[in-house]
Amino acid sequence: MAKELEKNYDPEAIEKRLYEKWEKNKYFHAEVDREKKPFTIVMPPPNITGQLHMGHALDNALQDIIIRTKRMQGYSALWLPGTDHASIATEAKIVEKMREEGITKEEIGREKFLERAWEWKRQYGGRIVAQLKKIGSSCDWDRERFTMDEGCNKAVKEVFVNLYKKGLIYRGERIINWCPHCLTSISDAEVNYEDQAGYFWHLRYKLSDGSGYINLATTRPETLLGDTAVAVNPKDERYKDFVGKTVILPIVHREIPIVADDYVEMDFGTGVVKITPAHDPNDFEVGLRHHLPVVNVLTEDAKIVEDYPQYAGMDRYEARKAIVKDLEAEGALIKVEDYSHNVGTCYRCKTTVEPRVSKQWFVKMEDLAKPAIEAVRKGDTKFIPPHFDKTYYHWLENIRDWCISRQLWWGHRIPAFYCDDCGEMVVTKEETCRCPKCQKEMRQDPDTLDTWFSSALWPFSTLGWPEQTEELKYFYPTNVLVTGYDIIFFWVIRMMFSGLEHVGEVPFKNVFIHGLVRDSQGRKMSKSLGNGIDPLEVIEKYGADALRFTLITGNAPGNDMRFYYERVEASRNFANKVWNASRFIMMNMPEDGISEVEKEALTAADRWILSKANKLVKDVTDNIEKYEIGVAADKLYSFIWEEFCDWYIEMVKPRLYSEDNTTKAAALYTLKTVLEISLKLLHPYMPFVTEEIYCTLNEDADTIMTKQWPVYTEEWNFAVEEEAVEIIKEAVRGIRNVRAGMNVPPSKKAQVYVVTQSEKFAKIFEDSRVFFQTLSYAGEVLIQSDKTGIDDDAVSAVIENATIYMPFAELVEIDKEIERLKKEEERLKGELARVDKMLSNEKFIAKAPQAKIDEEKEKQAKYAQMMKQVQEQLAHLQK
RNA sequence: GGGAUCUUAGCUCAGCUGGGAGAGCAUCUGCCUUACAAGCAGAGGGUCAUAGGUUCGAGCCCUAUAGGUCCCACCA
Repeated sequence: MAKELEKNYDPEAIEKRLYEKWEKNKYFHAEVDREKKPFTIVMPPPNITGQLHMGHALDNALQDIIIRTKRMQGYSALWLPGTDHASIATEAKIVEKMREEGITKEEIGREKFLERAWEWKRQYGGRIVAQLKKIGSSCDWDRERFTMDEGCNKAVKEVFVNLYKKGLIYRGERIINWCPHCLTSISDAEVNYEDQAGYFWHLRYKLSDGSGYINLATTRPETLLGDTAVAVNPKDERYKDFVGKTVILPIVHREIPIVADDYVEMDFGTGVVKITPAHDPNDFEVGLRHHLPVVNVLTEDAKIVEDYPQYAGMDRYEARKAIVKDLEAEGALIKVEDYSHNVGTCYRCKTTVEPRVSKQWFVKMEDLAKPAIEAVRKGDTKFIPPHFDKTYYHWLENIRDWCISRQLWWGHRIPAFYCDDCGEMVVTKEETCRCPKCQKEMRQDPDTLDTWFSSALWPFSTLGWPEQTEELKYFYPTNVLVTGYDIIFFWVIRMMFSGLEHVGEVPFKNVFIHGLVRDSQGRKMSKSLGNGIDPLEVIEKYGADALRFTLITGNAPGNDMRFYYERVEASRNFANKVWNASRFIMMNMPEDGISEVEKEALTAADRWILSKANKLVKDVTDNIEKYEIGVAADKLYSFIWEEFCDWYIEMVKPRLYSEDNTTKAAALYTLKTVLEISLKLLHPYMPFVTEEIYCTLNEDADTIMTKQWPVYTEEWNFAVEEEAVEIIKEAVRGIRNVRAGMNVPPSKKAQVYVVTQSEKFAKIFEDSRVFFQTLSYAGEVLIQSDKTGIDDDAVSAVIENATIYMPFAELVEIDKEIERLKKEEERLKGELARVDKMLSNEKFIAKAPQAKIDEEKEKQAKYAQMMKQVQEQLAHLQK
């Protein structure tokens, strides 16, 4: 016994130590190396405000599996990590904290606020990084970036100025989505629509000329204060004579026109719409078409402005109540209906968004979107699974201009300067600016940019752009972006058009999309539900390897998955299985280690498992290459557990336990070889346990993570032995089956007679006698060509070309045995019927590929043969 | 309103370009067999949502229907 492992795998005991070793030795670091091919992943940067959740764990486990594989395959594999400043989320948190202290950001001013924000970043930005390390992420921490670091800021300015010069960034007064809680504009993508129960208030507006009324309905009566028209459809016969007239707006008693506009649906409501250009995006458009005034009635925090003294200072909902009451008093309210409608909410704080007219910066999207669509059409970038390209196209084809300015302090400040004297505006990368006209010091735009503006540049700003660095030339475009489907439109499309526009190449060749991690009941994990499972807790209890394995198995790419502890346990058990198999091998390792053996010295069993392992190498490598991460994991799981542990290790035991067995060296060599292949293939999935085992097994090895990835070789493809061992396995299964059916305990050994007329089969059993005997709980194995010496009432198991007999004299109940054989006969009959039907179908013979026909013919012969044996035995027993 | 996706064993899900239905968990029956009871050996359990179609052959491709989930959309 050379080395020993503990009986059970204890992840907690090794994970921290191993990660520190990896980091210290810089195994994660990637350099520009022209001798090697690059492989690059940039990590979707988690928010500095965030805590690690299951989504991060999944996302990073996938990236880590890919990058570890590529590293072992000899690529210069760069996984570039970083964090996102998350302007709106972070600023909200800081403001909230200050509120608790009783201070506002206005009180302390911009500079002091930013100091606090940076302090916050220093304090919490590291937390998520530490958590990412816990799951084993092998990122190049030397290259860690932050979306607001100096390099990113440089890239942001460069992009802003370039786009401005090209006319793709403009400033304008538009109706935008405004969050009255966060007090900033937000982009279309940042608005979530949800159905809310509300009311439909039916109102009556008097015509100014006293000739009658016009009825309309609204969900937002309070905006009536800002109505500047009433609209009908030009084709609507009912209102033909009304167009051009005016109505008196209730409450404010302002005279406003009735206009005709196609926007109005005739068959919805009364076919009349009140137009409030300042507070509804559609009304704004109508207003532009009809040159209507824009009357703003709400403050930034959604309270009624001072122009309306009776409502001034009320928030929009209070005002709604008050106005409805007043409308009723005035006789302008006809009726109220329940009504459910779609309301836009802020994706950060859930507050109902208020459309608001204001001066903002926009990116003109049309010209940018086209090449991004084209790149995916051409296949320069591929989605995995492919159907996500539809989401991508749909979004880009319907995209509107992107509002990028935010009324926040934490973020990249807009590089535009204004002259208070002459109104001149300059967009520049410089820190300060003098007015080119009047030489006066100019004032920088107080606003900052949408967080996603800097995230959009992430794949190249992190590699040094706008400088043409070696890194950029070597590592860009990146190979794959791993992310959830929920941010395709936030982020993926913006990186795509940014990469194409500024670097001239797609930012990534593949976009590997995964789903959401849900709770055991399929609900989204959320703070409000309190159903979130903390990945760190799972790691503490079961280990990072078990968590990783759980997250990437049992679901297909792009699909959501449910997380429950039974699955983590299964993964943990698998890690323990690997641990114990290794422990077994090490226990049997001679003092002087295990040495190479000649190929000729290998037995059938050795060749069988080596051949299987060789095929596994090919499969796993191919699957990972195609991003079939979970499929590869399943194959590893069943190979290691079933083929290697349950079969091969059991086969080999008698050879190890006998000191003078001449094939012991071959067994040991095979055990070690197969274990090492398994460990290497498993390492990307379970980095910790594989590292610990590998380094214990090979004392002089410093790590498994930089070892050469196994390669498939035709030389280790042993078809003959594979077939032979499969036959033995079938015989063993048959025997175990019979024994289990009769409740014979393993301790009760029986003689096993293998009766076969086939010399080939006789030899197969002869060659495998050693392990066939133990696996089939045989006291003795006799291989013969007839039934000489076998009890008449021995039970039997039929396989192709052989019948196996076990005399269990006192245990056998003839009736039961006959019943069992009849069942087997039935089964074979069924199989034969199926094959016969297929082969007697002329069309099948004419059209099916020859290989398929041959395959079926072989089966036919096999079943016929087995049927014959079963029937012989039945006839014998029934005699 | 548009789009995507799902419907397979009691539960949760795999099933790659069409060629005899799989896994994990759960259930049942035996086993403490000197790596592992976080284990070993076995068993039961499925009209692959429904109806058509294409094909020699369909869980897989096409069409329709039903139900679920998600995304997008300006109907006041």
